[in-house]
Amino acid sequence: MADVAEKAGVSRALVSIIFRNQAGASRETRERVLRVADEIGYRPDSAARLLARGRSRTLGVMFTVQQTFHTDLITGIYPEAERLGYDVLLSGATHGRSEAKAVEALLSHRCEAVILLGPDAEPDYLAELGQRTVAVSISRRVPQAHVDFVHSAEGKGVRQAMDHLVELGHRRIVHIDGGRGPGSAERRRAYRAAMRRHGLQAQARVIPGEHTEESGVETGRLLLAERDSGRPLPTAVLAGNDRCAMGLLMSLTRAGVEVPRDLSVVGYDDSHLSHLMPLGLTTVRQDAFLMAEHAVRFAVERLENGELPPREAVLDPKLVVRGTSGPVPAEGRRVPS
Amino acid sequence: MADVAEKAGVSRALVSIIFRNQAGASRETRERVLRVADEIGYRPDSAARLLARGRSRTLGVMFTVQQTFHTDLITGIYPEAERLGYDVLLSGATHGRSEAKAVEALLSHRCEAVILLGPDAEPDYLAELGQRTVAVSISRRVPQAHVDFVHSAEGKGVRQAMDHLVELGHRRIVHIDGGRGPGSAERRRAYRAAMRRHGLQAQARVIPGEHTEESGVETGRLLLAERDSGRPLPTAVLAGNDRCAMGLLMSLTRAGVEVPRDLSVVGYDDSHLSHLMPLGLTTVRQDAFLMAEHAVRFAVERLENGELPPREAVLDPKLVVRGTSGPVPAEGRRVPS
DNA sequence: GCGCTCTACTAGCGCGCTCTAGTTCGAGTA
DNA sequence: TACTCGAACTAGAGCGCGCTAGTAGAGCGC
Repeated sequence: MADVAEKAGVSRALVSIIFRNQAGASRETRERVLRVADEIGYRPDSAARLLARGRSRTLGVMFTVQQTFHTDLITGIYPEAERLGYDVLLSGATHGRSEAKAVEALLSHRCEAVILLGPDAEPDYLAELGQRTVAVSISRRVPQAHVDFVHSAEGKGVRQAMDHLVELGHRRIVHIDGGRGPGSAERRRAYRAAMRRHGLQAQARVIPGEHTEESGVETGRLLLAERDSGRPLPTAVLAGNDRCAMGLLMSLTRAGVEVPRDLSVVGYDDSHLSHLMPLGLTTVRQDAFLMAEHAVRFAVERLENGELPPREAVLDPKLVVRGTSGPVPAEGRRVPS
Repeated sequence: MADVAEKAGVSRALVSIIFRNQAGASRETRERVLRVADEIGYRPDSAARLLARGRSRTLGVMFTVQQTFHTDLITGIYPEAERLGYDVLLSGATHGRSEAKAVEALLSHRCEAVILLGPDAEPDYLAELGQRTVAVSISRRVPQAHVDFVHSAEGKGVRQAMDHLVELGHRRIVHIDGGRGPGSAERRRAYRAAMRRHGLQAQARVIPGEHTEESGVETGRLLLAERDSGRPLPTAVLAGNDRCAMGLLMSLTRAGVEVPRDLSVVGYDDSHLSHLMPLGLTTVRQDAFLMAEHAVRFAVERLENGELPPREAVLDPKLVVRGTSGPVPAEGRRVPS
């Protein structure tokens, strides 16, 4: 910076002004300084900048490396953050790297706020985090804590999916849940409520699962094994999320079950996987882009407005009917083995 | 820091020593200072630390948000970097965010080196990047540039896959390539060479594709359409990568083509998707963990040893035979429509 | 008693920037 | 002419650390 200033014949302060795009420099000087900087290859050092101005204008994002829905969210976070003048740093949780570790990395890099994508850490830890810094959680509520919360109205989404299936004539509708996954509890509850509302409580069945393809594959195996020992397949499955639905589809299709002729499958998320199948996956769309926007805005507003009470954004999900859901199979129709 | 020093009755320098885990403080003082720091909630500010010591000990990783293989690589980068005492910052390229932008973000956050996962940017840009900083590229060679390179021996992998298929009796083996994707050119070349070596050059066919599920789905559609107009299906397909193989499988399976009875499919990468299918995807394993380790080591060695010539690590891929490859269908067998 | 070494600690500069409180200068105003 | 004012620019403190060069004091041998 000093070099640039000297070579351009101005003070360091002016160089600083120019690089911060602030008023107070004439057009010619501005151009000259920028040209010199370019020649020298000078780029402002963000560490020093950050130290000097006391603010980093950086948002940290903690995500789980393999979750496709998270990558959809990230895609939405970048542009909104940029629009508001913030940088984004990513830190991934993996098998060997806990969420807490990922978050600490963000904080020690001076992120002013952290956005947690479907966090799975201890509520106590999250609550403490909310005290320590500005935190926004997507998909998982952190009760009683100073953490903003963005999610979609799981209940509404599930209800739409269930109404759709029932309308198609389905009665034996099974739900694979998402275990401790974000949103799972609400989805499970909404599934049960929907079955009750349609007078199907006797047939309600929740199969424990996870938000992974593996879980879908396993459930497929389970259902097939049950069929082979006499218990009929359900006619429709509401999966915990798209990944689970995909696993299930792979597993059933391979075994000769035709979707949606023999069985309907509905996912959740509308992650980019959903478009994949030739028929497309019927799924409940969570608008990742919109959720990302809200999360970024919550973080920034809290940073810039100081004390605000914890807030919550609830987005309406929307059923997207594609090819994996269809009318219930005719009674007594033989399912190919 | 000053607060901690005062409250513990020592100098700031000593607090610094203690937090850097350096020798030169007595056990009691150390404990007292740490206790005080904990009470106050002091954590060293990495911006200032970084500014003061001139080194950030941080590696930047540029990746493409939706690439599953990249997430496998990231999973391997974290532990190795930690082992060597480096922090890791992630920056994703998305549709709206170019690789260059992602890299700039890393550099302005003072990453000392960047690891590029399958970069797709202009060679000129990458070469310039190699001049400007320490850069390691995984999967894509940057010719003539000061960029280290980690990849697997694509040729060997493809050869193993082809030998496997030929041994199973396959002759009509088609390759879906990966377009400009990393490694694609080598794989394409190796496919052609293998066909030639087995005397099958007349039957060689490369279908242009990409490293995405969509591309696999599309190719499936293409092959089915061809079949319907009289051209027989190939008996085996070597896909550009696992994602492409998955798309292909979805598309074909849905149309009643049974894998591997009617058609064998081999992927490339052995990304975590490969285990998904009930039968498992036969694929060429690129050891993501090992590749990640090498990349991190390259970066760190270059940082700590100063001038080194550009280096290259070639890892041996390994064919993993799972369920999607099998003997060639009996001649004249009717493929179910 | 002296010098020596070793451990435990400290003073204070400098990292590269931002920001406040200026200064300078030319044009406009009474 | 004397002034005000705004645009263009500058000096220099300070952000929170790390690090070098140093000091104080205890222990030791002679």
